[in-house]
Amino acid sequence: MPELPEVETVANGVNARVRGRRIEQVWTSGKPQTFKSSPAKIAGTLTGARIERVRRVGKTIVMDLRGAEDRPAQFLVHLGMTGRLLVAQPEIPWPTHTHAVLSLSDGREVRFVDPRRFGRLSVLTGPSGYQGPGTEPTTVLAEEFAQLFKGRRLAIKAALLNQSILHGVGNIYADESLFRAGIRPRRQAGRLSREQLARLHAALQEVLAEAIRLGGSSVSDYVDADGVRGFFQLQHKVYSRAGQPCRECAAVLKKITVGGRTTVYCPRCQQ
DNA sequence: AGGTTGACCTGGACGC
DNA sequence: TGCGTCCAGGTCAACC
Repeated sequence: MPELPEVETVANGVNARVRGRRIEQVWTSGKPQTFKSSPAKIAGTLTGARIERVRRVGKTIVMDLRGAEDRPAQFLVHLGMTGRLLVAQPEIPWPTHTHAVLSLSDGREVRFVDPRRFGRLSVLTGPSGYQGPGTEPTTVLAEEFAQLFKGRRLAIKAALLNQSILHGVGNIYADESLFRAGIRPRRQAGRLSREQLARLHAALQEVLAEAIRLGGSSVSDYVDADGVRGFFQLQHKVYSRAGQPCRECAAVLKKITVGGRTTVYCPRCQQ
């Protein structure tokens, strides 16, 4: 479900609602795969801690915590494909596939819900905070962006999806930014011209900024911290539009597989 | 080492 | 209505 704009929307929403609260109680389900750190360690680290801030790093939601004796810690939430992080009043029943619930000092609950269980929860203790695996796409400068792909033989679409190169971009925004930049998804990353890389850099940052502004893309079940859907899906030019006419040139959009992922592009606009 | 593929899950959409 | 098949926003381990 969630790529950078969706994760950012959720993180900002949760931040506005829980910042400064204390976590009084932690409940975890018995689904081991959801927990990258043991449920006991997560509960131990979170219980009694104060939430300083909630933010996004790559596709991960980072909850900065202050524990006993002012010890810093972080709660990391990766939503996977279908994860949701919701803030709700305790009297509202837990949705099915609820895997963790943090009860806060103001009575509300932070709930992690994830039907498909590709999401992951973990905690980080100690001085070094979570940095993420790759470069942040919303702020990277054009020059450094171009450097990231130098000598790479993989397809540019696959490179955009590789989180250790750039973190935060997923299938929707990879296809949408390649369309806006007029680049074929299978082009080798290391063989793009300076000009193409400059266009891709600009296109990616535009697409991400616009999507964040519209609260992300709700393709099936994505919702923000209040359960509200985003609107960027209405702006999609190619994603999920295979066989339909290009909105710019009316050519029929093509569907291929790149890097194991369904990819849609315009054979006329993307040369 | 870099690049590719399949496995991990559930549920919704679609065809018969 | 019901059953089977296919597909999905993401990673990661195992392979070449």
